[in-house]
Amino acid sequence: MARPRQALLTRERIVEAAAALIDAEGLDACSMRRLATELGVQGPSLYNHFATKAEIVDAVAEAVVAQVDIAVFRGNDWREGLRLWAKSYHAVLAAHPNIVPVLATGPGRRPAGLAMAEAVYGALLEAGWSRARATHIGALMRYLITGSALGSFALGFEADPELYDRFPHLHRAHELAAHRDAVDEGAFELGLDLLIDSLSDRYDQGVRR
Amino acid sequence: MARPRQALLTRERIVEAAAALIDAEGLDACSMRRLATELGVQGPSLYNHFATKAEIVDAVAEAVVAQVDIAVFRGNDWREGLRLWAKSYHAVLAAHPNIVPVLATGPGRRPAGLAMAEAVYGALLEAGWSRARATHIGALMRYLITGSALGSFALGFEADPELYDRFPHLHRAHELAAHRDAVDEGAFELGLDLLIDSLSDRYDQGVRR
DNA sequence: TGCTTAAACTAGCGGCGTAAGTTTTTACAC
DNA sequence: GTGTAAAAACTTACGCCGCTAGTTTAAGCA
Repeated sequence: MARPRQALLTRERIVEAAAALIDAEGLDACSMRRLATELGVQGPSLYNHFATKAEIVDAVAEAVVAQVDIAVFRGNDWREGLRLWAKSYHAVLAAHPNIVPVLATGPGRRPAGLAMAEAVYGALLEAGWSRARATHIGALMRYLITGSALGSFALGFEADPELYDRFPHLHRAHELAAHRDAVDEGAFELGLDLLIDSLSDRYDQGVRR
Repeated sequence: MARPRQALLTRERIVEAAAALIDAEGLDACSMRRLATELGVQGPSLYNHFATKAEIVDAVAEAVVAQVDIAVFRGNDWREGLRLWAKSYHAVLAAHPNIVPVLATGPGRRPAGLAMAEAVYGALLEAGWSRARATHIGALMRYLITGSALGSFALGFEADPELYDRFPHLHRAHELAAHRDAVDEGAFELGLDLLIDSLSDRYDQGVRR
């Protein structure tokens, strides 16, 4: 087959397929050859539409971030805006956990990521926070949101119950595997409450930098 | 060369070399062949000492986590223990940033990781926090520490200043690249203060679950 | 002394990202 | 209309990767 009458691939179709593959089978499963197979095409054909694999994965991350609701900053107090944004972000990541490692290592330089940073940063500046603090608060929220989405805490407590005999407090902790989602969910909720409440206190006391 | 009179490799030497290689050139540079070369040996020889590459990387992560000071929980108030532990953990990760992605996706099942979890969890339980809350607080601290260590916030703001014209608040934010370490440092410090202060408030009010 | 095991080796498999060059089709300029 | 350039698929192949299998030789022990 040479060039077909109707193009088999578009950037959109590639990103959609990559997102579906990553969601279904994880980042590792998303190789160029495998992705191409999924699209009924040979591996290198993808390079007619993207320069590198990283660009494809970036585009998937971008599409995920674009789903986060940043309109919540308009018409809401900064506290409420921050809370609603965080919950939306959290929900989006929960729906696409396999892409989280990509997001956790940087917001990327792409429109949706920048638009989100802009929205958060702008809302905090408008509320009266200093540039430095606005930056810190934004970063902090990211740590909380991506951290809990990585499912990091309980991930390790799955096997080898014997090992826990040496760690009395953790003795029952291996049960965590059963509700690790609940742990990350609880930690996220607690973190959100603690951070926003204490920021709110500082703000009300006039400490905004 | 067959079996040498004096063994060329030990698990210790391999882990040391892997840690050095990861510190110096990053995770990607640490391939089995490259690591073997670094040790003056052929690639597959490593499999006489480790079953998989993942085991080697795990061992490096383990060695890093083992450097965190968990003795701070003994003889200190839970607040102070938590703060000192977090700072120690933070400092260790800052010294070995390239291994952080491995740590961020799970504490692992290895002794140092478990010992650390045990120390944090135990200290919080002893202070009177409920099992659930102790778990949440531990997870939360991890999000903050690993998140700031991933250098995630400012990582993307490096190139293409023109792009920022569309995002007024971020217009000057591309300067962030210059002090991104300072951003992550500031966010970490702020997060630590906010979390511990607000937990302390709740604790003093008798809200411990 | 002989046997088992340990620790190096070489060779090679299948997979990876990607580069290079080929073929055919489409789209457009003259 | 026709010629040309670009686009979009293809095939082939390079140099990595993690890892397996089988070989060789030395070490350690009965």
